[in-house]
Amino acid sequence: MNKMQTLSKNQQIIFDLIDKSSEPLKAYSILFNVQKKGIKAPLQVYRALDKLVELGKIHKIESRNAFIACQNSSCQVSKATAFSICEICEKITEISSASLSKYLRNFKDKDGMKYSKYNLEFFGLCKKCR
Amino acid sequence: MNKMQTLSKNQQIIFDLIDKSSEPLKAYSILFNVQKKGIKAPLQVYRALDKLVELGKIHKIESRNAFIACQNSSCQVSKATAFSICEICEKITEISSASLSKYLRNFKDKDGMKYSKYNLEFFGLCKKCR
DNA sequence: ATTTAAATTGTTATAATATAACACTATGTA
DNA sequence: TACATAGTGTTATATTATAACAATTTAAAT
Repeated sequence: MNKMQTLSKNQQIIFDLIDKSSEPLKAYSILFNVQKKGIKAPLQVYRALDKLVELGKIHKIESRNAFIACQNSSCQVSKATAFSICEICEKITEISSASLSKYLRNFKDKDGMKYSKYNLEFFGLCKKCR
Repeated sequence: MNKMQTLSKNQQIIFDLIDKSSEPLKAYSILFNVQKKGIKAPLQVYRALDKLVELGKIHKIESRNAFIACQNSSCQVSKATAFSICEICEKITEISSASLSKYLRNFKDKDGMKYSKYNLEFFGLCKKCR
């Protein structure tokens, strides 16, 4: 269904780094890690990040200014995201819950308005840290 | 019930500014606006902001790096927030929905974990901008 | 194949957001 | 009074992000 999107060189380098990372990465940490691949300036990183977010390949964890690869194999263009964040170890997990996304998609505010785009960040302690 | 919290001088100055503002304010905009009151350095602003957030008097809109006074008169210490954000005019409104907060408080992730703390930001177009 | 538009890249400089470290002062309470 | 805690003031610096401009690559359409 979804058209295959070919990533550009920088986009691919940066996506690969984020995708293989076990934790969300920050922009300047990404920059540091891809300098050996010829990406030298912050803007090169931010441009790739912007595009990857737009494509739904990665998500930005707003409260942490960090980026994580999309865990929903199906979501090429995801504008409706939910995460759990451990306040001790900073482990971050994308939540894929059909009922949650259904509830939020159908939620109406007091003006009767619905929203197809949202970002939800839950905070607590992960299994290990409890 | 809730113990009255007396704000310090800087906290009160900064809270008053945010509270009377019709839109979320950014830290350096706040700094600029309180310089005539003797608050000269970013750190003075950020310290007051941190405390006000901790007290639930204001909330941070993470996707905008901006601060808004709490609209829920009752919520002295609110760690469970929801906002709607207009992507055109940037109008931001705090959502107070008992059913939404109930749903999210009771939401269990796939490990069965519940979260009393969360931040939800809905994006769309406000009435005027539609 | 050649043209053209759109996307991407490279680069320098700078803007905007946020915290570290240290010294000092005020406030509440034992 | 003295003690602990919270708040203040200050300088410096760290971190996150974008502006502006020129060049190159890519895709697609003649």
